[in-house]
Amino acid sequence: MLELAILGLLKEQELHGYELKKRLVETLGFASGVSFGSLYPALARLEAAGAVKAVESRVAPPVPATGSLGGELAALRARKPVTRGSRGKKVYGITERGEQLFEELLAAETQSSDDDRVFNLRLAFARYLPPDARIGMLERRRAHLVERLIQLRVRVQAARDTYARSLVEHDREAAEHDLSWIERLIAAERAGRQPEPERRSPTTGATGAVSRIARHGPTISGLRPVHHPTSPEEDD
Amino acid sequence: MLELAILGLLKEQELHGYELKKRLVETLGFASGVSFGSLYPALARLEAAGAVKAVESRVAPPVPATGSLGGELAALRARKPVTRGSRGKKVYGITERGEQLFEELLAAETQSSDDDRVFNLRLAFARYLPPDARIGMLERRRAHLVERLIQLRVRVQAARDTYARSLVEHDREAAEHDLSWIERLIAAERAGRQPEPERRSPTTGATGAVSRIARHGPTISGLRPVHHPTSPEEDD
DNA sequence: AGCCCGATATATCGAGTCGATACATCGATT
DNA sequence: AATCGATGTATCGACTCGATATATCGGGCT
Repeated sequence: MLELAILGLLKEQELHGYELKKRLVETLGFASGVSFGSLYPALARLEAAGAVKAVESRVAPPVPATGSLGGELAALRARKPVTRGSRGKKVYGITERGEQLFEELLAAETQSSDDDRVFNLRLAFARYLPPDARIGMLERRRAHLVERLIQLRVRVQAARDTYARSLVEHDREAAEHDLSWIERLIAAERAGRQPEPERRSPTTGATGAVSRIARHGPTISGLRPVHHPTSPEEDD
Repeated sequence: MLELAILGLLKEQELHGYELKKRLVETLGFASGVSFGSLYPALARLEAAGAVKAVESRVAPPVPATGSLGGELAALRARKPVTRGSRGKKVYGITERGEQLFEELLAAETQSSDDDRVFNLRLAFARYLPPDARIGMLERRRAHLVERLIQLRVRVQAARDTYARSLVEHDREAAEHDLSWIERLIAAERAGRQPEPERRSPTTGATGAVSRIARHGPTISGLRPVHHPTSPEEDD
């Protein structure tokens, strides 16, 4: 899951850990943005597997200005061992093996606990999938949502407490919304192409022509952002 | 988080681990229902802390059939859907200390990663909170959602890929839905009482009179069910 | 009768994640 | 020049997950 996200981001551009973390929050929708305690070990695993490699970034060689005076001092300070502390960002790039691993992870049909997060992540990288795989993924998601909706319906009946009922009903509504969204995506995929810029359906929440199963759609999203007002800084 | 859920369930009824797990999925909305690898250690921690204690529930009392009127034949034919294998179950009950701990956990103002799940959990137990604490909780949630919506707005702008954009816009819509829901809960709480049985707003998704901030609400739910068609069995 | 199967039930293990923290450097403000 | 906050890499302890081990019960099968 984290591996897939990392590889997907590195596919587009070489990045170092800190920047990677920011992108996980900003461009993918990682809630509360993955901790360093997960990210760095994950990068280490990927590196050990040969999926990514550290591209010597040689942070701003010996000072941009005056190649002489300032540079010498800077060089002295900067030669610290790369093992601990010391600056010198480790910029990672994806390898041939990494591209391969990405394909595998993207196409896999997991059914883990955080299904929602994984689905959203895959959808974010859907452009790398062949059209039929895309539809397969969406259909599986749809089936999952239908299943979930059925369970939510049961829970709505069972809820005795006022708050619990309100909560479950809200979840059910969110689920219906999710399902109709997925069905719109599937329809768009089967038809020509482009899912259309998300227009409100003409009537209301009825999903219109999609299928009456849309009347019961469970689930929610899974990926969501958290604050983090970082400026899109250039590295170095 | 798990502790809060366990204590909340044990407050209502004594339960053993296996049953507890089922309830976490069925009555609280625990997605993919907490693994035993989390549940049993959590119970052990709570027991060590004196918050719960095992109530020895000796093996099933001898013969359920004879005790009741004309039940012998009926019991034989009826496959006994109740009274399942009563092995050496450890039935847990909440203690005085546990009630205390429950109050603390419920009232705490965390800000962890899985904010959504924790909020939903707390809301499910909102009946145990005094009215003002309830409103405080809802207001904090609202603030959180507003913040998130702002971030989602930014992300919608930044999304270049078709799929990514569709995903973010869907998240934004779900967030708006969430926010208007919370605002309805707050309004209901401030007014007399009872949040009203979740009626569709008159127009569409406009949220109506709540507040124009509702036009941007991020997030999703967090708690959701997974299948699991278990029968509501009685214990011993 | 015997025997295996699936549900019930408790428990542990390895791997992965989180939140906190340590350590270090850079760029601003003061 | 000194402090402060952002940037940056890395590790630690506590916790969770998914898989697995173990055991008992109720029934179905031949």
